[in-house]
Amino acid sequence: MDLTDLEPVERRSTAAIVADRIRTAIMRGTFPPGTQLGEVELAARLGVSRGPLREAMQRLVAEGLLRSERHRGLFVRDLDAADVRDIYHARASVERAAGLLLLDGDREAAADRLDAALAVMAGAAAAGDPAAVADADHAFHAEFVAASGSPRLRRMADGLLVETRMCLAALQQTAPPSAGLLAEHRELCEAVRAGDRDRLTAVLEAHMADAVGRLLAPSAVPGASLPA
Amino acid sequence: MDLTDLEPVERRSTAAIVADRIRTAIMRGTFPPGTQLGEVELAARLGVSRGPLREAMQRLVAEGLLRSERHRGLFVRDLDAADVRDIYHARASVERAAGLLLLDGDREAAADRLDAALAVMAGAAAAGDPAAVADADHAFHAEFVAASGSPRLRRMADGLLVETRMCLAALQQTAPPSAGLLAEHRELCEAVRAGDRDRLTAVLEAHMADAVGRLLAPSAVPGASLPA
DNA sequence: GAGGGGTAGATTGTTGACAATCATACGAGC
DNA sequence: GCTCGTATGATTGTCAACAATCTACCCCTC
Repeated sequence: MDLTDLEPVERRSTAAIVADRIRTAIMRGTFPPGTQLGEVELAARLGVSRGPLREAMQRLVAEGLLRSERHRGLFVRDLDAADVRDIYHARASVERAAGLLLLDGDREAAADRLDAALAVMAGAAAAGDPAAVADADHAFHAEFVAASGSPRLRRMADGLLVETRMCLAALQQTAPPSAGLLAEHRELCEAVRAGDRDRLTAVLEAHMADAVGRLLAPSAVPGASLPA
Repeated sequence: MDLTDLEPVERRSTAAIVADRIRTAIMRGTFPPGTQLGEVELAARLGVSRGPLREAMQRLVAEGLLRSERHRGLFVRDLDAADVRDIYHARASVERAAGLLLLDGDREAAADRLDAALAVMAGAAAAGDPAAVADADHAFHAEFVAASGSPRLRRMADGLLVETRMCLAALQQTAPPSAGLLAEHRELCEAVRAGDRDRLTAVLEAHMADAVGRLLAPSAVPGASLPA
């Protein structure tokens, strides 16, 4: 009997579960930026009392997803153009660090993991499912940083990826054109496998800059805009 | 009348205030890693009910300072040698990104702000106050990242700095030898003023590597050690 | 008609009590 | 003597009620 497979039973707190639900909803654009989250209604909808719900909210406040105004309520943090730039810049820094760590570790294993994520993305793109492509994009970058083995880089990246999804949702751009996107990710993967440091950082930087450009360019989607 | 000086009144939530208090206590080593934080006692000591206290705890859990075990309690997260390396590596990445941003901005203004922090550190070193030196060190790096103008880098750096203090407290090394420390910070400041990119990143990297080496070297302080 | 003051409704903040779960100590059985 | 089962005390998880505050509306005054 292999004891290494025996993971401790998952006993997460109710607050953690509730936080996950709300985080996902914010990410998917169910609660657009600026929305006030009423406690009683949310608690009723989630089937919990206001106590655990408030605990979950505090978690999301700490993550920077919610903004708390005393005696007034909790609001989904609104993002402007400067935030979009800041998010992608921070992501570039974190993923660069993770990428360099990747090069020092087991490159082949990491590249294989990334290939798997890439396959999912390719499948979603082929199926023409924009939401699935966005999910795969998210998963790829999460995997990229996770493979570095740094818990803190992972934590920071996860937070930034959630904010990224918020931006996409706010702009109704669930997925950028998947043709170039797929190629950029594939290149990232190849750079890891090849152990090419300069290429990796360059591609990463370009990937982020491209994304910012796409998001901040005057969108053709009506009603999809960011303040200032 | 200058309206720019009129900041909105500070009306932070009770949970935020409580979280600050506990965070500081953890940082200072009042609650060593592994300590269980009983809710009733803490609430009584802080003069609040268990509700707001639990909200504050969730915040600290989200920040990664506390570890929550369902129906068992909240514990101060314990750090091992791998964590120390991870913390400083993540700090190096974040501060590098902030530093590069600094070079593109108003270098002179940033250098002036850093000089002020440096002066405080020099004063503390001259007074032979190890705790004050540690505070000044913390403040310098916080200022360094804050001056970059990136809210997300700032948030991440603040979290990492708190963890840094946890390490120092756990090792009873409130302050490393202040002679070399002061010089390293001064060099960082000068690199910013000069706009020397390569020097800045090199010094930063060395500064972090030095710190890890100091912390993980077999300490002469009895009873001050980290697991595995 | 514009501005100030007051009131009513709704929402958040806080509290104390109750239920569920866990850790420890004790005793029975093998 | 060791192990298993049980009871007890303490701690956490959850809830519903109360208090404080804010927003919006109406009315009065100038």
